[in-house]
Amino acid sequence: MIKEILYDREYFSPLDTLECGQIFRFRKVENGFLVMSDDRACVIAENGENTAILCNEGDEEYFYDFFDLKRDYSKIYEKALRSGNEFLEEAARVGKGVRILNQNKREMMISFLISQNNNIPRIKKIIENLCNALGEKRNFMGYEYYTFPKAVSFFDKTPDFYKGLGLGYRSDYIGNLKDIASDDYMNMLSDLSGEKLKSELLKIKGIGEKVADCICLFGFHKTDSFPVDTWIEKIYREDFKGELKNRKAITEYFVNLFGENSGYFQQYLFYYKRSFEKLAKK
DNA sequence: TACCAGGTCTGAC
DNA sequence: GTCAGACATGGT
Repeated sequence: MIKEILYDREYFSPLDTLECGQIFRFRKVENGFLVMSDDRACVIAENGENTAILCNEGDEEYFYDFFDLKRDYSKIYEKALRSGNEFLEEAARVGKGVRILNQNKREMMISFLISQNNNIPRIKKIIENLCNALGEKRNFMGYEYYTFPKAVSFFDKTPDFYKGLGLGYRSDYIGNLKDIASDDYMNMLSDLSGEKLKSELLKIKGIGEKVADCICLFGFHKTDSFPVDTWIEKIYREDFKGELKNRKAITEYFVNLFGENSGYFQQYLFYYKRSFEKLAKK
């Protein structure tokens, strides 16, 4: 039985929410997008004044939470518009339909470990390879997909296995992660405050400042996180006329500026800059 | 062809 | 503590 959730589209655009760089498992289908999370899938599409979520009966609550539908984004948007920074204001207008998803924690940890020094199309492909190899084959509304692998699926794999999937030098990091991405470990992380969570993540080989910020923001919804990658560094330099070189210092600069809204604003900025550059190349 | 991508680790200073 | 160089691989 397929269920439908309707939600006002003003602050929930399928395209903005999926293309802003926070999620790697989705694909265009007829009339909308197939979105995968952990072992589930749904289809989201624009439907008049609403965005419609189609999911299996029993998954309604999961996806209601996944798309962060309990939160009032008008307040976040209004704050961005009143920030006094023209670039952010324009970015917010363009990305008005962005929401920060509540994604599976293990999936985020592994996905962003793969993301380092890599581009989004290839990150998507590697994660798809990983799911095809270790996940379970499923079907939703006639669309075939693979679930994100369970922790136990990683336990007996060697770095060579991951190299075969295209992970390159990151294979050693995933190999190192196999014991600690267990359910117990992830539950332990869930109980930590933002600061302690980040310092715990930084103990893991392959996770540095930026990836830790991404996991905090996209896996644990710590919205006082502000990941700084090559794009954000470029925005900082070109659009905020900043002079700091050190990425950690740039993160601190933005968190001081935006506080609890750092993560939301970061997504507006990232999405806007990348869309702009894509258009410029065409 | 070279440079770049949602960076991090290592060893030298 | 800071910094250059290495690191796999495919997109553009």
